[in-house]
Amino acid sequence: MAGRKRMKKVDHENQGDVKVCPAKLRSLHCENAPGAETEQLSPYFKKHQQHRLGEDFFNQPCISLAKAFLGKVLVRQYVDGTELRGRIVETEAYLGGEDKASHSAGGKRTERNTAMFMKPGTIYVYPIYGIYLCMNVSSQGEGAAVLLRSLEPLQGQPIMRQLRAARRRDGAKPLKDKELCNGPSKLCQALNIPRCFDRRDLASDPEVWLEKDPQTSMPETHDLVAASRIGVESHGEWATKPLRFYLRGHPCVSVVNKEAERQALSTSKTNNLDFSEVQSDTGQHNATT
DNA sequence: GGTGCGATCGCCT
DNA sequence: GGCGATCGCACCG
Repeated sequence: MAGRKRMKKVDHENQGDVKVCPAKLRSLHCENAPGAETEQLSPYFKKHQQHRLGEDFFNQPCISLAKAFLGKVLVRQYVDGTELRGRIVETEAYLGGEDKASHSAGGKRTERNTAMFMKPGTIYVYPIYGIYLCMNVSSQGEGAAVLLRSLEPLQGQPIMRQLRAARRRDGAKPLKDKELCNGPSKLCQALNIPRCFDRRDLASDPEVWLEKDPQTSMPETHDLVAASRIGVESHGEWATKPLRFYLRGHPCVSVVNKEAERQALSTSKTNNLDFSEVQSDTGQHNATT
């Protein structure tokens, strides 16, 4: 498009309008070997072990796990006990093997995608486009993994907003809550998931884990939308397979597929979800039905 | 609101 | 050397 102005250089000094203690932000970065801080986390760590999902949860087929993630809460905890929390509302299944859109297509195993072949629950973090990260979790199946695409922020939004502001233009509009984690790389930025989390175990890591939200029942089948995956258009028939799953009507979903939603509606007429409250900056929406 | 485009660099061939 | 499981921004309607 000739004549349009292009994106300005990002001012990485700008941290937005929410001020967070620099020492706290530093503590978010990857400075510890896996498991190194377990003993120091006791009050918070122990408190949440009762809700934490263990290796049994991750040990299921890829598509099944991708659906099971929806409604669960991803928790990122710092050494000082500060927690960032978000409810998973969108995932994608990458099946490995025959799935040509998967990094592990054809059983191809490289240094980068090794985590996809490790035990179910292993975190696979990889860089994309040179500047972003994406987070996956391995499942049952050789080379299979689930991409976490979007979260609904539940706790720590000011810190998330500051982490996300690092890449944004000076003076840009403050992000709404629903914009903090509505994409795979945004999610990694907002929860400060660094590259060195690659190959860690989501079932046992002291800094990041998954919880069953006691407030939220499992989404009913009619609450799920199965749609084609994002950004895999060049992979032929695998580009159109319905391997992306999200909660219908949730404002934190990154890309809405209206056609897939029409099909989902045609198989189930009931739709009582109301996620409108999360659209405010401070609102906490209630996903119970 | 939707659309188009460039940034930027690790990974793979 | 080419591409990519993305993002933020300007512009348009």
